[in-house]
Amino acid sequence: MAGYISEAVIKRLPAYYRHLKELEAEGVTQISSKGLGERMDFTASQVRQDINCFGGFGRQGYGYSVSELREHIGHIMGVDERHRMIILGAGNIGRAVALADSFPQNGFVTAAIFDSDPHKIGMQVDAMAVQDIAELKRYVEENAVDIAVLALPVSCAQQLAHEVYDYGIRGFWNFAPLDLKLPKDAAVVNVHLDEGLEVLSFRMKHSQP
Amino acid sequence: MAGYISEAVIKRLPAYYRHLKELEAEGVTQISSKGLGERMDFTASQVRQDINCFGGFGRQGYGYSVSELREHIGHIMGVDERHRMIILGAGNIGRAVALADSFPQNGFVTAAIFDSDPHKIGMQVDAMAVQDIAELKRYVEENAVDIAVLALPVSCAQQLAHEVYDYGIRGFWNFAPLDLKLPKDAAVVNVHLDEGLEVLSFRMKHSQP
DNA sequence: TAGATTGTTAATCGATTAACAATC
DNA sequence: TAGATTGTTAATCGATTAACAATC
Repeated sequence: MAGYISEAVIKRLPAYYRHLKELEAEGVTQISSKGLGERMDFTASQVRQDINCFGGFGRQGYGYSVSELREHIGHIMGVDERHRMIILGAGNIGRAVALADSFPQNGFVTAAIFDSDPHKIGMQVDAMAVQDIAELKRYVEENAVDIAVLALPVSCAQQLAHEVYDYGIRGFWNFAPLDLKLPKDAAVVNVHLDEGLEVLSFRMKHSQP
Repeated sequence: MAGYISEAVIKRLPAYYRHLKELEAEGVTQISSKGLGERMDFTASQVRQDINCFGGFGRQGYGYSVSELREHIGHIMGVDERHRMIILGAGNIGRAVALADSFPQNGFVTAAIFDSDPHKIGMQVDAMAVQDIAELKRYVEENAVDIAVLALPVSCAQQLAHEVYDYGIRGFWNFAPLDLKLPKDAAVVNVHLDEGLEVLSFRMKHSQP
């Protein structure tokens, strides 16, 4: 049993969570580090090390309870709590995030969507109307918001991120192709879709046929 | 000068490429490992090690030519070539990818979009009409396609990926929440958006204010 | 009990950082 | 030339894997 969870482990937690959910759905109630490792392409040793970062509750000779482990990891990640998001930018990506079912299914609910383009303001996206970004400050002050989704051009993403940081938001899911610079009590996840394609291109070019 | 490029370096290449493009746009023609490192939050030592994986062409006492380095990294990643993509699934994500400007700007062009839902077939997305997935085989045989973008439900992503693999496609950009299993000459990049949100949730929960 | 499997410590492997001679 | 900065080797750090006593 240990305290510190390394960045490498943090990035694996969602995969554990996903596989454990799948196992639950398949009716599997118990699994060993060996079994889970085979399923996830990890060594049994790594599975045990990872799980022991946040408390040992396997049983020797038996393994782990699937539901117990799933619940525990979900709790560590905070996905047992509800998160409220606002989307900044009603372009293709902003709208796709607003319309996706999977995020609210996992507790990440879109509360509002904003844009500065007069052509987009008032547009209906799901059950929401796109609001004028000028209303942003008022909205955040009047409503509980956890996460800002930045679906904006590079040119304004950094500035707007700082603005909503000043309004008190501390979670940032950034789709603009830059690395946000924010005070260190802000949590940021950058999603660089373009970079993923570039990595794919590299792998295609360098894979031996 | 060395041959092998580790996974860790590969994942950093797009960031180098992005920063070098920015520097070029700013009119900077020369930069040292120290300067580039500061800009990217890397140590100068790491920058030099990374760049030396694929051939040393800095100059002592001077640094690196921004445009030469950018071009070279672009070539290594293969983004100086054009890629043709087909999108499988015309839901929110599939359409957002089809409509985005940034991918074609980087040489990744969407050639066609497919779905099996009769309500979606024929629908106009950008300049393309959504085609019946039954036409997929014929289409791939008649057109040069590099990359399949999987914007499908989990339930059919794996099966369809294998199908297009059999048609000869070797690049897969997967948005479905599963890890594709394909023969090892296939190049796969998984984009697990849900997992990014879960990591964000973790960081928000565990950041010290 | 015997077999299975954990939690944990030790060994290995790989990636990052530091150091410095070579040289522009 | 003197100063700056590379390419590269060596040192450090962290993450993964192996091993095994404890125990269900």
